[in-house]
Amino acid sequence: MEPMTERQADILRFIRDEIHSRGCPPTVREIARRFGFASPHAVTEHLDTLVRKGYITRAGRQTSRGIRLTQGVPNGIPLVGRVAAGTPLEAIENLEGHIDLPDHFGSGEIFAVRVQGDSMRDAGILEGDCAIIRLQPRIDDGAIGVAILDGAATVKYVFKTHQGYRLQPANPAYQPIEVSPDEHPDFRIAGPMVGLVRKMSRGFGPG
Amino acid sequence: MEPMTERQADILRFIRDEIHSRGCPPTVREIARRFGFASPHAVTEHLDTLVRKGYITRAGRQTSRGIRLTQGVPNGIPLVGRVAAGTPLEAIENLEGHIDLPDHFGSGEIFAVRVQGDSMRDAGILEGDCAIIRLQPRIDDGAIGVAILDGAATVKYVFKTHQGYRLQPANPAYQPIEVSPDEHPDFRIAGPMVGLVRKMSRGFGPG
DNA sequence: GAATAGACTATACATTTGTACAGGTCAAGC
DNA sequence: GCTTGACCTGTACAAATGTATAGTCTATTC
Repeated sequence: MEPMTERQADILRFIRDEIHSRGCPPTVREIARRFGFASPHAVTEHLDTLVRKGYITRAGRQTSRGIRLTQGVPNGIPLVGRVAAGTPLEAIENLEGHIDLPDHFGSGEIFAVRVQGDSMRDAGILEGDCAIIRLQPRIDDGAIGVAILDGAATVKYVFKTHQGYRLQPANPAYQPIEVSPDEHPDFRIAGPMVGLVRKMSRGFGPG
Repeated sequence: MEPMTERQADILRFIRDEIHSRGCPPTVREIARRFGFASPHAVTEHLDTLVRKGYITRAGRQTSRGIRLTQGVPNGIPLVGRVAAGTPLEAIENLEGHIDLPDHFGSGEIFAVRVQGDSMRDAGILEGDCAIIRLQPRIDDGAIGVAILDGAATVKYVFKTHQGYRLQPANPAYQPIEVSPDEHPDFRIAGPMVGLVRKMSRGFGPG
């Protein structure tokens, strides 16, 4: 697909945000207001360009709020791959994409992590699952949560110890991990796991 | 909430459908066209009533496509509780509600079943999970699927046998179920399980 | 029998909205 | 210097849109 300019990307982003937050694409003049344009024609030109480049379509001539996104609406929450050590969670190293899951898992900042390995197998959390996380540092003792350890997001039972934390797997083949602030200065609790989404393909045969 | 009349329910349903299919609520005149009204005012009255009864809100005076649903949009797929024996799946006995999951799990008719019991524990399918099913009679041998047995939907590994089917749990505490068409005339394959959605609350401590 | 509420027609009007025409600026490329 | 494309202003206009007023018909309720 033909690349956008920075300005065009801004406008596309605004349209996308409006669709998510208001449930309806904005009007031409709403876009103009947002960007401080004195004339709606500036928007029309950008929309024409975005149509030509294939990012949006229009639903008929003179149809109000007729902007439609061509690509699947990343309606949902960011799907995080790896988390850069020592950085706030916004600075995510590789964002795998988006997972489409509108407000099912309560309010607050929600994101998803793809589960690697089978260390939480006995808690019904399998490799490839998307763990849904609410971004919040507090977590109930013994609840399943996501912690950032050495730049990787790990799903474990999280227990508070007098030293720091114990990350307990749900698979006897794995050992619990004791975490102390001294040894792991980058360690952080991302938040409790509030849900799980699994997308199955073939090959899920009995063990 | 104050009950609707049949007509009002029709209109609310149309608004909901439009939001789902077009991603945007209809205009007053689009509703009038759909119901064959000669005057847009007929719609305005119905909308006023729906606002008064609390089913919708309006986004400002003179805002095009400003109808907003107050209740969470049942955007997704039906969540089936119990399935009546010997009936097509549309005739579901108790429909628990809707699960909000836009087209993640491929095309086709999709529905969800709440998992009861822990017979599929070792496949990472726990009690209370929502199993996402694609409605289709064919299923790969040994794949996880949902079968209708004695009016209840059960999630199991499904194997074809020369007699009929074997429903294999993923928990050694349970015995496989042999199904023959003679003994279980109502037996049906609903379809393969294509996904899973879990919504967690507190109390998911280690086993 | 009068009153009320739901449902709808007919017409009208101001606002909103998409679009068009005629320009202007500014940086990049030839 | 000239052209091109991205970007924006200013004005205008017709179509679309939400809303209002006035009235009709019907069934139900008091």
